[in-house]
Amino acid sequence: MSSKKDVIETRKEKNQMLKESGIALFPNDYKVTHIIKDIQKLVEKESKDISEDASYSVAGRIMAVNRFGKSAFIRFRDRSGQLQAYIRTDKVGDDAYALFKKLDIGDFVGITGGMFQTKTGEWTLLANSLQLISKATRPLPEKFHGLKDPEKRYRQRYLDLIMNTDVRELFVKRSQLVQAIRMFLLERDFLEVETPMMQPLPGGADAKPFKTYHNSLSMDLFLRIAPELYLKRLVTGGFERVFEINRNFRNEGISTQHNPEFTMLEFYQAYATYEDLMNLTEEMFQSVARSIAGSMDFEYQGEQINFSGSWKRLPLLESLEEIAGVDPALFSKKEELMNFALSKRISFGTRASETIGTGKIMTKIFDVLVEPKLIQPTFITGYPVEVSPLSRRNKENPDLTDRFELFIAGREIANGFSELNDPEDQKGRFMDQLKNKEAGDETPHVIDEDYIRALEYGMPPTAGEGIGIDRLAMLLTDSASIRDVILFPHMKPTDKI
RNA sequence: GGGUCGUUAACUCAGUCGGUAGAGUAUCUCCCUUUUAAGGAGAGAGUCAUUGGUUCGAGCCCAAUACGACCCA
Repeated sequence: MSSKKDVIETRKEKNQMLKESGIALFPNDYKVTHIIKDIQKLVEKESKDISEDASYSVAGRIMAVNRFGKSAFIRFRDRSGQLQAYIRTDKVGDDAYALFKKLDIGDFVGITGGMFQTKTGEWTLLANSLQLISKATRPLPEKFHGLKDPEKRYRQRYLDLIMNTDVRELFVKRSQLVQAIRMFLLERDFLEVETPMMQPLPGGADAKPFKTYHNSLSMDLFLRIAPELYLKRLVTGGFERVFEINRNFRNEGISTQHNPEFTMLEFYQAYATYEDLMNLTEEMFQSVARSIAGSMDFEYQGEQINFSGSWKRLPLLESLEEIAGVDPALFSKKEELMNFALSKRISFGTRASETIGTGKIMTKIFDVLVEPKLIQPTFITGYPVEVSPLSRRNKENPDLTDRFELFIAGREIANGFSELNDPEDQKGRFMDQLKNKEAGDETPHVIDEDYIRALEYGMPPTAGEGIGIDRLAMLLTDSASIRDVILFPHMKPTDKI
C-alpha cells in the first residue's frame, strides 16, 4: 500500500476490491440459528448437543482478532454476549480464508460451526464456514483503552455502546427500571395514557417552555413543561387511575442535573391522599430497587443509600427549624425571614421584594440549607400555598398544602400532593400566579380556562405525583451526571468530529 | 452568567527550558494452525481545536473564540 493514505481510504479501496471479486459487502440473507447466549447456556448445562460436529449459525461484530499464518482466533459479539471463534484454513477452505484475511475489526460476520475447547479450556466456535455480513469502513477505537473522551461518547453514543459494555448495561438497566415502574402501576389498576406534548398553553409547572409554531393552524404551540393538567382532565373524565411516562421540555440551563428534555412519570389516583402516595412511593421504589439494583442498599457517589423500611416524614417548617436553624418565630415575619436568608448568602431576583412572600423565602432557604443534607430517603411535607398552586390546602393550616417532596442523596426525586379540585380556589391561585409573572417572559399570560371548566364539572378528590425518571436512573446506576443516563443528551453542534 | 481545567495520529496518552512532534494500540507489508492487551521483522500516518499577538523561532508564552468536563450562582 502506498504511503499517504488514512485508514478509511485504505478500507474503501479494499471494499472496492472485495466487490469486484464478487463478494457482497452488505448482504441480508444470513440465517442466524443461535445467539451467543443460547450456546453459552448449552455449554453451562453440559448439554450433549455441544460438540465439534454440531452446527450453530451465529452472527456478530468482530471485536478482536489474533491472526496466525493459516488460522486465527476472533472474538465477536451479538446482543447477548461475546464468543470466541477459531478459523482454520483446513476447515473453511482457502477461498473463505482468503476472504477472512481481508476482514477488519468492526465487521459483522456469520459463522457456522461446532464447539470445542481450547488448550486453556475456553469454549470456542470452530468455524466450518464464514461469511461477511456487513463491512465496517471506519475503524473502531482502540480495544484496550476504549473510548473515553466524554464529548465523543455523548455525541457518538453508538461508539460508546460498542466499546463500553458497562454503558450498554446501564441503558439496559434504565429500560428495565421504566418497565418495572410500568408493571408496578399496571398491577394496581392504573391506565397508561398519552397526553399532548404540544400544548397551546404550557401549564402544570413553573418553568420556561420551548415555543414552536403550527403553520396551517397559524398558532403558537409550546412543548409541554408537564402533563399534569391534562392528566387531571382525564381523572375528571372518569379514568380514576392514570399514569404517563414521557418527556417534558424545559427551556432552562443544562447541567449534570438538567437536560432540556427529560423523562417524567406522573400518576393520579382518585380517592387517595398525599399520604397514600407516600406509602405507594415507598413500595414502588423498594420494588424497583429490588429488581434493578438487586438490593435495598446501594451506593450513590460514595454515599450509602438505604431504601428499606418506611421513610422519614418531616414537615417543611420543622426541617427549617431543625436542619437550617431558623427560629420558628420568623416564619410569619417576611422582613426578618428575608434578612436571615440574606445572611446565609441566599439571593432573590430583583423584583423579589415586592412579589415574594414568606412561603417562597422559606422554600428557598430549604433548597439551599436543608435539601443537600437529605441523603437517606426523606419526605418533606406541608409546602406553603404560595409555591403550590395546584395543591389542596391543609385542613388545619390553610397557608400550607397537603403536599410532599421526596429527597434522596440531597436531590429532589419526586413531588406529590392531594390535588386542588375546588375550581374557585384554583382560579384564584392562577390569578395570583399571573400577577407575579416576570414582565417580558415568553410564556402566554393567560389562564387555562378549560382546566377550570373541567374542575367545574367536578373532579373526585385525587392525589397525584411526579417522579423524575432520569434522576431515579442516576441513583440506581450510581451516575454522577444526567448525561450518563440519557442516550443522546443535548450537545451543541460542532464540526469537530 | 462566573471560575478552574481540557482540546496533540483513527483510539488512549507523553511532549523537559520556547529550537519545526513521540509512545502504545490500530493501519499497511512479511513470518507464524490453540491465541486471548498473542508474538516477531519492517513501514506509513499530524492544519498540535480555531484566529490573532509576542519572538529570530510557538504544541509550549499572551489574548480572543469554539466545543467539552467539573465547580459555583
